[in-house]
Amino acid sequence: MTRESLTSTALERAERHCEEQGSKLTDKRRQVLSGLLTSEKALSAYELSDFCRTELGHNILPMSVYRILDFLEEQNLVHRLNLANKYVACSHIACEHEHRLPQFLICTSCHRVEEVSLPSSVMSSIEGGAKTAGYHLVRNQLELECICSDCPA
Amino acid sequence: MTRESLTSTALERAERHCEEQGSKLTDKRRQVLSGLLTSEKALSAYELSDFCRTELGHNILPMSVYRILDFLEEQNLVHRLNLANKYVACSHIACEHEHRLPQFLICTSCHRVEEVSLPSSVMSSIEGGAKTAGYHLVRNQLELECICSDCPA
DNA sequence: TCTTTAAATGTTATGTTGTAACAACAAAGA
DNA sequence: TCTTTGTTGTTACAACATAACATTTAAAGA
Repeated sequence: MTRESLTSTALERAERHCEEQGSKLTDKRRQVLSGLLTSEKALSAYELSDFCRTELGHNILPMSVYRILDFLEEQNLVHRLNLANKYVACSHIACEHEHRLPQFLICTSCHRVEEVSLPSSVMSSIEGGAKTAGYHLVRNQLELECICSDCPA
Repeated sequence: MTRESLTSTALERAERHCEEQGSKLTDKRRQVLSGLLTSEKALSAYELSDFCRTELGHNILPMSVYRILDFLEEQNLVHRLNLANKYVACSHIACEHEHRLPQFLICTSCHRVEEVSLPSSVMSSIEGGAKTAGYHLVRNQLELECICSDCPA
């Protein structure tokens, strides 16, 4: 399956998903999501604005990109990586996979991102540690600084 | 033990630590570290610059604060929290505790931070997951968005 | 002690990330 | 058609961070 067809499958899926939620995947939103799907790595809002313009010919100013990313994040179509201040398309848009505690492996060199799922035992252990210290987790997302196999150590 | 004496103990400890490393805890560096120890919560470089000036009477411009924080981080005397873009004093400066995989519980409301240690089994499990995906962890630090017991949910 | 060198800090400018506030436009329903 | 609501455009600015170079201080060697 080519990357292009994966992307268009994901876009169709995203469109249906939005409709089910009673919201719309407008042209601009589709363009932003498509940019993130095409880029194959995490991008900042500004980088994504550039990418859409130079690679896809869509002119979307950063302010709009932010708003659209907020929307897409609410729809669980993209994830914001706080560690890197960048965004990635959810790797499960195009599959039936249930949404669970995502663990993001972020290559600090090339910004490639892998989204994997944690064993629930790990997360409950982390959650337990927090509870003991009097804290309550508000976001079950783990972000880890890594080097990927393509990048030199 | 009062907060003041804890802070001064930590500063003495930090000074000795730096000497052992062949570097020096200069006046400015001591002032920045002291600010972070006194503040009791995570501060950005700019906030710390303000805090040092208004609370401690030390005028240290943000640019210098950044450089000094870099130094203090190298010495493991402070930690940078990427999730919040803020810095905290290491909670183990003044004790004999060994440095292990720290897990930072960050209250997104009041920025209080608790530094706890993960069971090594949890970390090795996370590390294993990364390895399977072809990634290598470069920073064994977990940062978690929380609400602390003092803040309303 | 004097000189040289390296380290630390000061200073100015600028880059990057993110938000606030309001205007313009478009789609949907009464 | 008119109104309402949601989306996008536009401008301005706030917060976080670094680059580049000047100045000062400390240390080390002659």
